[in-house]
Amino acid sequence: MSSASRGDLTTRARIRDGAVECFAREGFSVSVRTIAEHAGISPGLVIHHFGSKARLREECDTHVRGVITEVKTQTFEGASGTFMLQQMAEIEHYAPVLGYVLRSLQSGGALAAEFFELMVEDVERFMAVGVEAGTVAPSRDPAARARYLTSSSLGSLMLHTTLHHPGTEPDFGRVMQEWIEAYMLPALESYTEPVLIDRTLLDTYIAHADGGADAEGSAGADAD
Amino acid sequence: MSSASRGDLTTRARIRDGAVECFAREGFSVSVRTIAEHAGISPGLVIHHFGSKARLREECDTHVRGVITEVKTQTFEGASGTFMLQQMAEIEHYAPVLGYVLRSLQSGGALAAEFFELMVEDVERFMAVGVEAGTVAPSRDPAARARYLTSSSLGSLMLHTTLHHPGTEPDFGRVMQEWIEAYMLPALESYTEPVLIDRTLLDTYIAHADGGADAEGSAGADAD
DNA sequence: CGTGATGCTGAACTCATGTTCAATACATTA
DNA sequence: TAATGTATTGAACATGAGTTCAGCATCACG
Repeated sequence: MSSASRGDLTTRARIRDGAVECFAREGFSVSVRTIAEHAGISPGLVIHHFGSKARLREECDTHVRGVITEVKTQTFEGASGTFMLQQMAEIEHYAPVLGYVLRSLQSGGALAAEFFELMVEDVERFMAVGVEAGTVAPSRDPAARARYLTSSSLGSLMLHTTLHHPGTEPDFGRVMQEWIEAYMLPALESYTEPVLIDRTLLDTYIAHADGGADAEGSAGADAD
Repeated sequence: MSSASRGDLTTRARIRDGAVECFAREGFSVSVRTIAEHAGISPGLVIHHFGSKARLREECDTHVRGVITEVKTQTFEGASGTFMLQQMAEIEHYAPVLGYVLRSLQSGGALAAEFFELMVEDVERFMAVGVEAGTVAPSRDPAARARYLTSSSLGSLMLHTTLHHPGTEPDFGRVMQEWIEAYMLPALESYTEPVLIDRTLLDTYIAHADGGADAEGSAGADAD
């Protein structure tokens, strides 16, 4: 917050911040009038400053993008993505940004894809550290595993949000809390003690994939 | 016309089926005019038959609900939910229904919650069979594990859909194919060979949960 | 044949939305 | 002080949405 100078806290920025909040709370179909009312101004002024609702949306995207990278650099570099999410949810100030990202993830779009890739990178790095330390098992395809883990947890969080808090603004801190409470134990259990005792499925798939699939897998990491 | 000329294949049903298709392809914000055009009729007739767009939507929900239960009873009872999804995606005829369910899952609502619960039940039963057969490890909380597995895979599928096929109609067969190709290996690997070698996380969480699970969950906000 | 009921249309109505625009208030400066 | 440019408003416009309605067509039934 302190990094953004007071020169940025102009009306434009106030509208932008309010818009991020509205988008997070009511989704991207929120009306310009609602955004204007939330900022205590007239609808016309929103257009006067941003040209159109679409451009306002773009500006919100870039602003959220900036906040994310800022938080990422502030946070200890080795922290996992989910930890980052948790931390952000706990700090009330970041709730609109987190909500905005969640909405983006639901709607698709450039920001969503970027955010996903960012998290994948984080997870992959985090897992690599774990492998190095001996606490995490190496994978046949670390990149694919990172994507899988990211997609699973993020998708599960999204699903939990839409199913249990439809429509209006969800308290994302509470959503995260509920989500953790519901899934932390089975997740840890599944990741610690193998769910599948029988190796047949895995071996069969590997054999099948070796036969007629791409040989793109970077098997260079840890051939154990 | 084919079989049910007087039975179900009336104009009402034709509109309903077309609406399911439109909802699946363009989302629930698709216009009544589009639905009417898709059925080759006038917009007014849609309202004449269903009263309002909301009631048409409800009727689509119940119809999809019916198709799902029908497929579920037809399919071998022990089949897993994901297998059911795969099977449905492969049969072109069910593509609109699957798309409709996906859209519901993205938007939230009653049908989405019901469908999720249905899949959870299936997964739990399927896992129980596996445990009985000795191919699946037992869980401390089978119900929670079933919810977790369902939420992860379904959420991941949703996320993959929104990220890689935004907006217009995705070919759900292809989406499933891509999704399987991207995540099957790491998923099987993670479920067969434990990701976490170190048991500390699991044991710590269990101890922590046993101690103060009922008291507001994690107290991480204050003590860090 | 006539009568009514139902299926169906096309235009019009209502409403919310994004956007435009002329007019006004304000602030800065010559 | 006068001027000029920016911030801001309130009303109006255009559009697309869901819905209504009066009327035409079609068909069963007496």
